[in-house]
Amino acid sequence: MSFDRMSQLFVRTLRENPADAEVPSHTWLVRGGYIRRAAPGIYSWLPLGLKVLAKIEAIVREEIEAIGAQEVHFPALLPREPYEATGRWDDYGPSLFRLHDRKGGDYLLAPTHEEMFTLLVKDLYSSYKDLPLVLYQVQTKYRDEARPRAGILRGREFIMKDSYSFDVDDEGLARAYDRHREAYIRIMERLGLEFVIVKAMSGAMGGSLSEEFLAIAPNGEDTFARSPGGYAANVEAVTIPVAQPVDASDVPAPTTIHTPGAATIATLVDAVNDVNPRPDRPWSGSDTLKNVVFMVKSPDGTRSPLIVGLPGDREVDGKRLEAALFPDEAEPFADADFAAHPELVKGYIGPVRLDGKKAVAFLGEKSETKLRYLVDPRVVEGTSWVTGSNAPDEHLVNVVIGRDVTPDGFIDVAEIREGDPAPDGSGPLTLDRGVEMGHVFQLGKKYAEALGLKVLDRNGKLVTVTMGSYGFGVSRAVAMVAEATCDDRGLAWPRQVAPYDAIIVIAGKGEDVVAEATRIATELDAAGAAIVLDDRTVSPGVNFADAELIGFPTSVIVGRGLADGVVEVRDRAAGTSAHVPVAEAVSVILAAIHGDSEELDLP
RNA sequence: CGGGGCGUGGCGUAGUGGCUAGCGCGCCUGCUUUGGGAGCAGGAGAUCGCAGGUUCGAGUCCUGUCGCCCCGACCA
Repeated sequence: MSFDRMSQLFVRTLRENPADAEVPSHTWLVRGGYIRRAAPGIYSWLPLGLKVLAKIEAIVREEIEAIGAQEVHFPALLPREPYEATGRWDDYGPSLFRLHDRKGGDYLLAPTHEEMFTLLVKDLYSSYKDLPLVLYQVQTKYRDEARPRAGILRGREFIMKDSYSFDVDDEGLARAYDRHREAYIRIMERLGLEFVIVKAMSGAMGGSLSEEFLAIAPNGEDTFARSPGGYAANVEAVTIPVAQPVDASDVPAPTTIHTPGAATIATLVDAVNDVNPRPDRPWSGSDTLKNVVFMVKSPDGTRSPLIVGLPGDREVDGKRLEAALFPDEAEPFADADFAAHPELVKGYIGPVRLDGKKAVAFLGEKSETKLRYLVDPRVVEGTSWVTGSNAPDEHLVNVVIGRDVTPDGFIDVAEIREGDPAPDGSGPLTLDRGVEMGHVFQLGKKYAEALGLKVLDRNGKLVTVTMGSYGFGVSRAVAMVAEATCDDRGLAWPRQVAPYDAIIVIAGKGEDVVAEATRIATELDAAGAAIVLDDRTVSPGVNFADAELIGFPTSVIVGRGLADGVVEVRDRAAGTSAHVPVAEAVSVILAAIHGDSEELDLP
């Protein structure tokens, strides 16, 4: 082994920001010569990038093997059949890269490998005595994302560590799940990422308990909610408890108010304050019941309208709606849909119609329209609302849930807002953004059942194996660590993932400078450090700027200080610098590399 | 898929229908320079995304098309 020379290293740093890079990690990884774009969402790894990737992989492997997982490796190119058996050939939809071989057979580039792991274990194991078992791989995954973005943070090709646990019973699964959870905590800590573990939705994966490891980052795509009392959940997974029923015995019967042109909540509030003011306080958006119509499409293609009733000051959160309806999908109620349902008057939809003085349930159970009507958990029995009357330019006041109308049930899809109470009573929620680094699932028996993975238990009876699935985004971690540590001069890798431990800069042309720098590099290399010697004959500014851009944790500048018998040692992350006697240089640098010393002192 | 924007040497960009498409960075040659992205001189490198149209004349205007980027609905 020997140190590398900057003049020979396959790196070209860019002086300007690439035009297509938006997030800092993308900008710096491209400018620093770590990655190059090959196609949208698909990147090539250059030597520096590969080194960081390998370091992160090593950390992930260590921690996952520490909980007893054994590594295997499946093809990325797989036949259709196993995915057909579990229904995912269809469920994955357009996100799946599909291709054909020369005989016309269907293949796919695997987005994840539950099926293959399940089949492998089925192939080889058949007794409870063989379990528990945990297998994993580090593999390239393919997902034809609707919109790849942010460079390597969200690509269409990415590297994931995925592991799978196999157990005979729920206790075993819970144990495997907890151990993965602990391993992921250690991985996140070793990567130096600030993170939060949030409750998540299971989505297309199926299964029950599921948590996400989110690296906290303003550029993150996931929004999560947390409370001072320790509650944390992805916004899709926040569940608002159904409120207690309210006594409505003194609420008068519904009456019509004239509200021409008040087809929005804002105009409705103005109108009702004008026409029918409250004695105690002005009406507000939260007094109104907004009814939003969607066209719900089920997997078998049937479409039916769904009306969601929620307080007028809330919007329906698309992500939460998607999660709540899965596997059905919601589409906006188009003009053509309104035309097909003339009973729904756009802007004036409500659960009740007034027939003379008599309130008639219009939506929900025992309604006239037979349209499905689900309401927000805040819209409980006894609450009284201002809402649409199903006639143009008219609304109703004093519509009471349970008295005038009985909805078909609850649906919890209203937006979560900063300051909303946490569902578990642990305080007001705050919203932050994060990047999903890992996801742990208790899959249960979905895959084992679909693929027939059973073992004999101690009584000689066949039991279906229960599984867990645990993903960690390895290539994403490269970007996330870069994102979390970079500054306005470039990357600043933490030592445990840096491509090199140190760069030795030859800042001068004297023979003694070259000789001394080479000696230091040689000795550090001999001591096991990964070193690059910057032997390029360029202006020192270029050396320094590149060292900072590429993000070597430690730079050693050998140059004019040599006349005084010192070299300069810089710490990239801390931004500190110290002059060190030449004779002590190697030991001081080794101490810095191995973390035995605190930050280097400024001279 | 909806909305917005952009396609001009390797990268970043300028370019009022009018002469030979300009600049910075990078690259090559020579000399000088060496502690914060050097200086001088010379040089290579572009059918202006593609196709069609309008025009005496198109990088510039029109139509189509392809691609990319950004914002929203999906996910490690």
